[in-house]
Parts: sequence; C-alpha cells; structure tokens
Amino acid sequence: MTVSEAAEQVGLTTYTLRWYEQEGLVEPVGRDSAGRRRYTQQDLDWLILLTRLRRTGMPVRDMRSYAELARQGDSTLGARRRIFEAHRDRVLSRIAELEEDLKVLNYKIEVYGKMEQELL
Amino acid sequence: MTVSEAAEQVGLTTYTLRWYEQEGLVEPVGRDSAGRRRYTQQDLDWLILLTRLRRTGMPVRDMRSYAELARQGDSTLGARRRIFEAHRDRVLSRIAELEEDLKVLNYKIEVYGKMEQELL
DNA sequence: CCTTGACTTCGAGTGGGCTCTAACTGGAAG
DNA sequence: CTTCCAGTTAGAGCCCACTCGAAGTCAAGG
Repeated sequence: MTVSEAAEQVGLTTYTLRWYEQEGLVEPVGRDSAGRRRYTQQDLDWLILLTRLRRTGMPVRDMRSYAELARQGDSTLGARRRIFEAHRDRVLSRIAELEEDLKVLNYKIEVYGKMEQELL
Repeated sequence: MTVSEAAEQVGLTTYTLRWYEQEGLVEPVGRDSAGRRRYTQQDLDWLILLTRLRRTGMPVRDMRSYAELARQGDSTLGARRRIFEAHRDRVLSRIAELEEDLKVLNYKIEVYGKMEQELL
C-alpha cells in the first residue's frame, strides 16, 4: 500500500504520515525498489491506534513515548498498560466535562427559544 | 474586581483576559480612575460562558462571531440559538467519538493485562 | 518622598501539530 | 524517448491560542 492509499485509509494526509515517521511515532516503513514507502496491514493498524490516541487528546510527545515502549517489546507491557489506564481516566474526565458543558448549552438554547417567543 | 481576581475566578490568565478583550470576544471592560480594568459580575458570567464554548472546542473565530451577534441585541437571538444548536451537535458527536475511542482503550488495557498474566 | 507591586499598552515570541515548497527521482503510458 | 505522475528529502512556513517582555503609570504603605 502506498503512502497516499495509507493516508486515505487512516484519515491523515501523506504529509502527516511522513511526519509521524520522522517524529518516531511510527517505525521506518518498508520501501520498494524505488525507495517508496509500502505500508503493511500492521503499519495501518498501528496508525489507526495512533489516530485514536491523538484525537482523544494525547499529545504527540506522549505518543512517541508510547511508541518507544512498544518497540522495546514485552518487557514494557505493564508500562504501556499504565499509560492507557491513565489516558482512559483523562478521556473519562473529558467526557464528563463535555457533558457538563452540554447542559449549559441546552439551557442556553432553551432560554433563547423562550426569548424568541416573547418577542413575537 | 481586578483583572487578576477575574482571571482566578474564570480560570484564565490575565494575559488571556486582556487578549480576549483585544480580540473582541469581550466588550471593553470598565476602568477605574487609574485606567485599570474593573470586572463586574456580568463580565464574569460572560467570560465563564466563553470558557465553556472554548473548552467544548469552539474556535476563537466563532466565539468572536457569536460575541458580535450578542452585541447587536435581541434581533440576533435566532442566529445565536442556531449557533448553539449547531455547536451542541458537534459536542454530541465529539462525545460519541470519545466513547468509541474509550472502548478501544479499554480493550487494549484488557489485552495488555492478559499478556502480562501469560508472561508470568 | 520613595519603594513596591499590580496594573497599563504594544508588539514580539512560543509550542503544538501539522502543511507545504523546492528540487529531485523512478517507473509507467503513449 | 518523452511526458507525466506519484513518490522522495530537507527545511521552511503556517495557524491557532495564547504567553511574555519591555517600558511605563499609578496609588498605597512605610
């Protein structure tokens, strides 16, 4: 799979894919005879995991640490589990926060609705 | 209330408070005889609403549009309600997305846990 | 009086996360 | 062959949302 196909699959741009590699979030991707990247299914799976971490708000810095641990093999399983547990807690807090803010949003919408009625 | 007190109340820095004003997110705040900002409760309420919009992911650009509508008075009530409705939908999608990602996180944690067991 | 400290403005600087440009290369289609 | 296209690299640029530094002002405390 070429870089542009991979980009489409995971929902990132080719720029970002190359940049992730350069930043050490992704192992150097295999190349064909002409030096072009060829992505395997494993590469894609890893990238999809990264995009999930990313959009749940994990900083690239932390994703890099996680990637480094993953490269070191099974001895870092515990550390990686703990990273995920901590991150899960942050995501839970974030969801709770969003739900709080949602209440205010709904309240505001209601108030605006009522005010519009009264103006008629 | 001074700028630093207001900052503490709403959870922003004094820098940010002045910048929000400069960016038109906040009406020019009243001044005392020495030209120092004095925040009223209304100012605070508005800032607190802004922080909610901000942390639910509304870009500053959109917050400015909203602030401009608010300044124009009751004739823009409908427009403001629609902005909030659209934003609420985005927040709902965001929560749904986070919950999806949470599932993957939990699954990963489980898998790591099992792998750690097997290594013993 | 003088120092201290919180304020003022203006403009520059920072950090994060991409995003793009320039110059080049290799393989495939006509 | 030549043209075209999708890739390659290194490094610069961009956008957003702040964040800070410099230089100055004001008023209260000692």
